[in-house]
Amino acid sequence: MASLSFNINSTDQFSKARAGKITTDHGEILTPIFMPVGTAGSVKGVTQQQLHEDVKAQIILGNTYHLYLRPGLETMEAAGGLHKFNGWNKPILTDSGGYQVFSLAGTRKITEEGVIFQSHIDGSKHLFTPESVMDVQRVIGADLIMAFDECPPYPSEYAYASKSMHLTHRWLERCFERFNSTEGKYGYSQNLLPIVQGSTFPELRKQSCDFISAQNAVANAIGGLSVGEPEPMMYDLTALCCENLPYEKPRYLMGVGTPWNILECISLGIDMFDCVMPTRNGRNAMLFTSNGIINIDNKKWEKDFSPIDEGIECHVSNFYSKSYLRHLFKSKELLGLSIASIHNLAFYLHLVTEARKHIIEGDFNSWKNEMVIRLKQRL
RNA sequence: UCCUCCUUAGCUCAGUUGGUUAGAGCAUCUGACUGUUAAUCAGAGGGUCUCUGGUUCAAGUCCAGAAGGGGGAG
Repeated sequence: MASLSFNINSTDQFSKARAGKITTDHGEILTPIFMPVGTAGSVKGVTQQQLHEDVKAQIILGNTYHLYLRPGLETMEAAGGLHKFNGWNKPILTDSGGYQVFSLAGTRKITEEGVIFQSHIDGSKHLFTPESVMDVQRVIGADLIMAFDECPPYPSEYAYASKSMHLTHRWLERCFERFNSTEGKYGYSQNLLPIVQGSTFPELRKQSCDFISAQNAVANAIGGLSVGEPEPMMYDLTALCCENLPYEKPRYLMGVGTPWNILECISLGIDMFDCVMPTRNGRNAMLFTSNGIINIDNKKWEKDFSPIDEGIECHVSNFYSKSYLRHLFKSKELLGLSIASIHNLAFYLHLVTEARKHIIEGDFNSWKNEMVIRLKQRL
């Protein structure tokens, strides 16, 4: 039982990109990494075997709020934690429910103590506090757990953003206090990651980075971005956060993003990403491929019998044709959702693996600049 | 042969006592989606109202006939 460690293997000389390795009790993670989102304990439409063999995922996410509501802590604890429950034996990260403070804005109330949520399932009221969220994440048993934060919307007024950031900071101290006074339930170590906030205001972001850095956590996260702000603004704020967070600790940019977002942010010094985009957009007919973006619903693919994407090593992407996948979507066949999700995730993992390779080989930046243009193309 | 009912978008159908630019669902096409309340949401295109005449200021709507179809009788 050892806490998370991080080694930087190589850095890019023309950008802030780095290639590293995170070690956890459930195995190693090569960075930069993309982490598929499995909110309710399942990466929607994808089996664990497919995650291993086709997607080549190294770590997946779960969500505290969703798992707390269903199946609930009793079942989770009886199962022996999320790894045992869903059969994923590699690292897991759970988000704290902080994002639900943002996305469920209509059905929650924020106080100093915490957040009162109304369940989106049955309307019942629940109180989440920094302490309770630590306890819940102890029961779920993820290797990496997130601090309970408030993710303010875009745009936010300076006054609100500042108040919200300070609240998140006070909550963070309470998170660490509870985390440090409790232990993992299942015999391996858990690691708490603090989250930088501060909305779109550089001075707040800087303050938040300083506060978060002082916690001396094993890894640090950046939250509150990719909530609707323009891309250049997101890049500027990410760059600023990277500069003000410890060099020798993994940096996790929460909720990002498009393939080009990920490449750009790797070049700014980000090591970890997660996003629902490959799965959600995949289910909605959008495919990310090595040559650009495909809307598989479009008629132009009706008789295109070429593979979905030959540019990546993924059985599903190489085996099924665009024409067939379009047919599945048009027919509302469940297999289509699954194929699109697996392909998109495999593509995202391929992308970060390539990025790592190019960082090590020393030509990351020029490769990245070419790829960003190519990946945005609409096919 | 006779009686009766029907014919409106690609499909299934609304359409008031005749009254602006004939609507819906599905389908088609096109977007959106960034720590999942999302197999979701939004928009667009698409009509010689079966045809021919008539009545009327005005007909998808009323009248006559024709064509095609459903049902019934002989």
